[in-house]
Amino acid sequence: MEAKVEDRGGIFANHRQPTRIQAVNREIILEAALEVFAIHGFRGSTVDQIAAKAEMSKPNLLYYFRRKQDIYRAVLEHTLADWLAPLAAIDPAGDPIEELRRYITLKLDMSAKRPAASRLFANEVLAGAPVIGDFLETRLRELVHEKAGVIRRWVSESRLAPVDPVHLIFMIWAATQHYADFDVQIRAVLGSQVDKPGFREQTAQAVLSIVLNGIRPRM
Amino acid sequence: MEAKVEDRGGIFANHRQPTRIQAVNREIILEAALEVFAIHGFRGSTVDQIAAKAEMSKPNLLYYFRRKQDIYRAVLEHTLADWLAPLAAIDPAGDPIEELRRYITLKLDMSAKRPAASRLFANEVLAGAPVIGDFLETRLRELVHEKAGVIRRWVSESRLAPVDPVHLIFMIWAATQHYADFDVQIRAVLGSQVDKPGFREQTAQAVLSIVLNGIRPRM
DNA sequence: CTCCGATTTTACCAAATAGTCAAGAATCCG
DNA sequence: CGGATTCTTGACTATTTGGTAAAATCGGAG
Repeated sequence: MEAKVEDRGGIFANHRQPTRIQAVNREIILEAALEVFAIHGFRGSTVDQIAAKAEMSKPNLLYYFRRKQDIYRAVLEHTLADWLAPLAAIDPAGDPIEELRRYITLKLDMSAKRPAASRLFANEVLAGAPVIGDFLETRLRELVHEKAGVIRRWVSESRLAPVDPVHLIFMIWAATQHYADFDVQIRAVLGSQVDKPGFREQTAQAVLSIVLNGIRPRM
Repeated sequence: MEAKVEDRGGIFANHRQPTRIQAVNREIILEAALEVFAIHGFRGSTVDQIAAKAEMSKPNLLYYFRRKQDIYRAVLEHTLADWLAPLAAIDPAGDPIEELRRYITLKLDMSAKRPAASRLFANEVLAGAPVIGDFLETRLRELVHEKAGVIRRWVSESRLAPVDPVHLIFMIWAATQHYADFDVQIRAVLGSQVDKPGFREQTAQAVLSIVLNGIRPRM
């Protein structure tokens, strides 16, 4: 049979090669949507806002993504892999301190370079993770347990101080994403200092120093 | 003259003693609103949702708070002081490690007992802190700088390892509030374990161990 | 150039939502 | 009790919002 499934459904969710215009406009929409959803979450954002930010009429935007939910899902998928990559990159064969130093640095870099991505996830999780809930319970869970196993081995080999690996991962997420998610608060406290050139290095240095050495004085 | 300013404006924003019914219903509304705003933020929440959760008709709810914004502001004010109290309680005359241990423990307790308050602030800050922006730039900023001064002194007295005090405060906020704000994610990773009796102690132990001692192995 | 599908726009609609109003019900106080 | 006040509700309005329909325009292959 092998029906030639020239399946209807417009340009959406089909297998046709996207035109150049489609590729460009979808990208524009996803960027605009990321900014909007990152600030107000799914329910608090409007299609009009996204259309305005994309400099596109609302019906035109809905030509590329039929429904608000479709945009939201696309933005999340578009960002999820990148966001998780640094954790996946922890090398079981590497030096524990160096691997964690690199992980923390990478996460801080991402918070600085793509804060909207972090805020998007924060909003999604705050709302109860209605869309990425499954992902969290499967792939994220597996990845965390895998890397926790690596850290646990490092501890058992006395290459790290005794520490609960999962809580360590949580703390690294918290500390690094905080700089993206609570940027407004950090700016309120630190002012323009945040935009000075050395700030990111200073932040990385502080976070690394605490996580690696703690704050208890060493004699 | 001394006009008897029996100022109009119903029961709102006036100086009259609230009736018992008013006190009770306002409290019910604030609790319901906290739950709702904590999940979806200001824009993503609806008055109907709040009314439903408060088991009250919408017009009745709006009899107590004329506008959605008024409820939101009231909830924020109602929660702000409590949320900041632990930081204010850090005692410059106390033992540094003990003071910070107590601070972290208190913040973790609040995250566990009043997660909605944490999520409410997270949503507000993610949205750009449109309501509490002023507060952040004044009272919070002052408080942080004051306590940062205390920590800085502790460091200079070698009672703490060298650490940037403001980043230390940020990290403590991040690590503790993470357990409230990202509860769904933590449950996805850890499952029912989160509800077991010892979990809070285990969390506190892990966070304290990392912040106080770091993860670098000590010989 | 010309045609045809791809893209964009104009004009809509229905549902959701914030907020109003006036009348009815409950409560308080003398 | 009885009247004044407080509280509650049903019915309503104006606006916002997600989404649709169809006509107009564009752009690229032949």
